[in-house]
Amino acid sequence: MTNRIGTRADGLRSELVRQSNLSAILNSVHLGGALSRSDLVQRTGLSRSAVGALVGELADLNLVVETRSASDGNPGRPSPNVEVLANRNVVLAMEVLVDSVAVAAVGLGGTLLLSARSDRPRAHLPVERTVKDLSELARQITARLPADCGVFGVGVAVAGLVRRSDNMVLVAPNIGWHDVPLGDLLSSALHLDVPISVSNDADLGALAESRRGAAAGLDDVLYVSGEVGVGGGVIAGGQAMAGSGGFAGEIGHLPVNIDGQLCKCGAMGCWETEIGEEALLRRCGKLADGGRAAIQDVLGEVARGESHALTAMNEQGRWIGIGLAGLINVLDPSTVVLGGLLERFYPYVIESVQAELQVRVMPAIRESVRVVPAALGVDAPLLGAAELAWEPILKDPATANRRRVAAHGPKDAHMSSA
Amino acid sequence: MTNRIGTRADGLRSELVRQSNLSAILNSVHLGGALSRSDLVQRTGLSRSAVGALVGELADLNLVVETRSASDGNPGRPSPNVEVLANRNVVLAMEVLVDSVAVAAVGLGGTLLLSARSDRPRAHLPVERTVKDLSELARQITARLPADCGVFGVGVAVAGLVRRSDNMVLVAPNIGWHDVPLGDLLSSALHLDVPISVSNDADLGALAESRRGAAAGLDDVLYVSGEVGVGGGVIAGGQAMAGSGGFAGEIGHLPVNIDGQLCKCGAMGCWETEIGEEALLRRCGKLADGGRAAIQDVLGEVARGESHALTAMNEQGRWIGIGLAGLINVLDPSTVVLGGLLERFYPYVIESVQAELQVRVMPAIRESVRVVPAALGVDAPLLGAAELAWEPILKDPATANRRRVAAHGPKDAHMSSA
DNA sequence: CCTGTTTGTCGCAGGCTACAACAAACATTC
DNA sequence: GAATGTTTGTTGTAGCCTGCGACAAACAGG
Repeated sequence: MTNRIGTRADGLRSELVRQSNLSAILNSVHLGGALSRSDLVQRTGLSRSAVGALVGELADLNLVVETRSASDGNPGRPSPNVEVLANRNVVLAMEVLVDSVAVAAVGLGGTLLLSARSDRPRAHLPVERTVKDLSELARQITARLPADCGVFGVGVAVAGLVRRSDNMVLVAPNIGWHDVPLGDLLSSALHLDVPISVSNDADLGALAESRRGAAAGLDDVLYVSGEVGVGGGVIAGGQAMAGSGGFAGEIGHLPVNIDGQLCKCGAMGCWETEIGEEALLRRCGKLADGGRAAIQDVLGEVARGESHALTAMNEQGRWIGIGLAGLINVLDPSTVVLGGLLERFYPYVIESVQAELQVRVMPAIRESVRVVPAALGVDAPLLGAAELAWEPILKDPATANRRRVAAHGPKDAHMSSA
Repeated sequence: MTNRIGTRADGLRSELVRQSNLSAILNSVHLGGALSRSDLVQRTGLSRSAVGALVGELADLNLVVETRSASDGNPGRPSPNVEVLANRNVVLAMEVLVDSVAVAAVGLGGTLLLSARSDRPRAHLPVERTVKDLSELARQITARLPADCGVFGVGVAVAGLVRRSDNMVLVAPNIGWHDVPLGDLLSSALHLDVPISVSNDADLGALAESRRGAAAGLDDVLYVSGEVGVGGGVIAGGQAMAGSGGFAGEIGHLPVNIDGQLCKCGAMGCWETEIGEEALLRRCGKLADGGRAAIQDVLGEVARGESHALTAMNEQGRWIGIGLAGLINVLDPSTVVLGGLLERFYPYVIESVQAELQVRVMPAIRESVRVVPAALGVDAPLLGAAELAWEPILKDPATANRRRVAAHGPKDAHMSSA
């Protein structure tokens, strides 16, 4: 995967230089929006001639266009803007949550073009049902895409433990899945000849927030997603931390209170049992399985400043802080992004969270870490799934034409190529 | 640093291809020992002609030699072995522990050529004293190096929080340091015109164990060093995890028992207060500040199977397991390496550690993780410090001649070059 | 309309590796 | 012990990629 030292130190060829430079430029416009060619020269350190040739190749691949920039008042020949062709290049992003599924078409550049969500009961439904729902939503979405639009891949965010190598959902306790080959099932159902990548929703939320959200451009980020369960994603040194099996980031099962509640995982006092949805509702005197309606109630009570709710928030914040302190000491992130429920309750808990961090985080680390609410809201996992699906193209843009398939499926005629 | 996406996507030039390939080959022989040229062709995927030219350049730089291999019984023209010139290329590795300091000369390839250790009281001594001790040991070591031996750098392992950017030891509680510019002080004292890199001892132990020790060649490793304090190092995806400030891996301050003992860091119930040296001694009925002698006593009691000691070991193991479970859930390492005291007591605690992991680690992760004792013993931080010092050469071998200085200091004549 | 500035384009040169052909050094076999 | 087959180092050529310099194009300002 990475350029491992020792075991298999892959040699570089000069073709790889071009691939890498194409990738650098496409990445820049994918993440940084419209940039002028001279901006690209500065960013990459490449020569004007090289950038010109590379941008030309990306334009030939129909990935970007060059547009005349409005004269900005500076002297000199104006440099054309290089923009991604978001409307002609999309990936499908999917999300499987406990109580809803969603599908979106995300354009190159990260713009969410179309999306559809479908609520469903919290009962443990069979996978086949989920796959059917996702396929139906995907059909609706692709039908509305323009005819000259190409699809490059599918990314799926699931609230569960996913083995990336074969897109297996090993366990998704809150959905009720166990060893589900979600990737293969979707592949059969979708009739789209593009790669499918399945990953953990918190990992993808972390990816999205670190690229386009509250931690945009930062290299060391911890994303904590508090939903029914508590998940997390780690960006370390600019790279998503995967772990040996792709399971890294299961921060919900950090032991923080060994005399505490029994967790669904079988252990006692996992962080999730103290800061998850059920714990929150219990602290506020609600039924633990009250679901979204109960959460709305609590939000109202807190907003009205009802004292029992505020007390519960302090206790909630304290436990958030305890777990967070440990994670910060271990990971030393520059930014911690709180997503999901934790984002919605952020204003009411942040004070007690910070108080706990003040005591428990090592001084040197404490000074440099920020704790912020998520910026992308419910879209974070979808946008992260899209980033995942874009990865092969961003890494090797020259293969774009081989990887592109028509949005309306193979039954239509072949794409009208450039 | 890394090839960051977006903000500054550095362009590659073709010279970088050669640098990278030189690096790949030098890394291979540095980590893999003597390899034949045809082995290198296979490993790197480069052509025979390219490997020949690259090895030739490394030989011209006096970094490696080609030796005739003993005929191995295979038909065909024999391929010469490529070996590092360990005796002519060294770095100095230094270690500052609570009760001793050490200096070693480590050859390219990781062979510990010479070393010297000097015990010292556990009292909080001033930095100047430590720097003086290290310089004296370094003088002794370099004096014994061969005349044609070049020194490339100095790596220092310190049991404390280190800011890598300026080699400042921000805090080393067990040594009694606070904001100490150790790198600069050593630089002045050593009279060696080579770069000095200071880092955390546990991080360096992790580096060493993941390259040459119990986790050799593995990409996702957690190293736990239990000494007076408890430190840790994380290798994620083959890269040492640094964190935003270089402080990642402070696993000793994971909150595991919020009703527990007060920690030196000011918080309550840090992991260190449950599994550190003091906790171990306390559990065994010894004085918490008994030091190494008391530890020896305990080891004896445990080896003789005294029941109170075995009970203490079970409790110790339980707490080790609790903290480890959380870290494994977060990091998903393929291997956990227990070093320092944890290695010495490994046989007596591993059973209760495993029992705790069985309950607290998520099933999918549990199946793939191994917990093993360290293989490099007390040398791990020194070898890691050497790896750190080698990094610039390994990354860009062509600069070797510029970076090499004579071992006997600038007062001697210039090195007799090749 | 002219000048200064910034930027795209084109041709040439420099670096690097792959490929093919040849030579060298081994084991095997008769 | 000579011939054969196999593996590997070496050499020269070709292809790919980027940097550099010169020139042209497109802007603002006076």
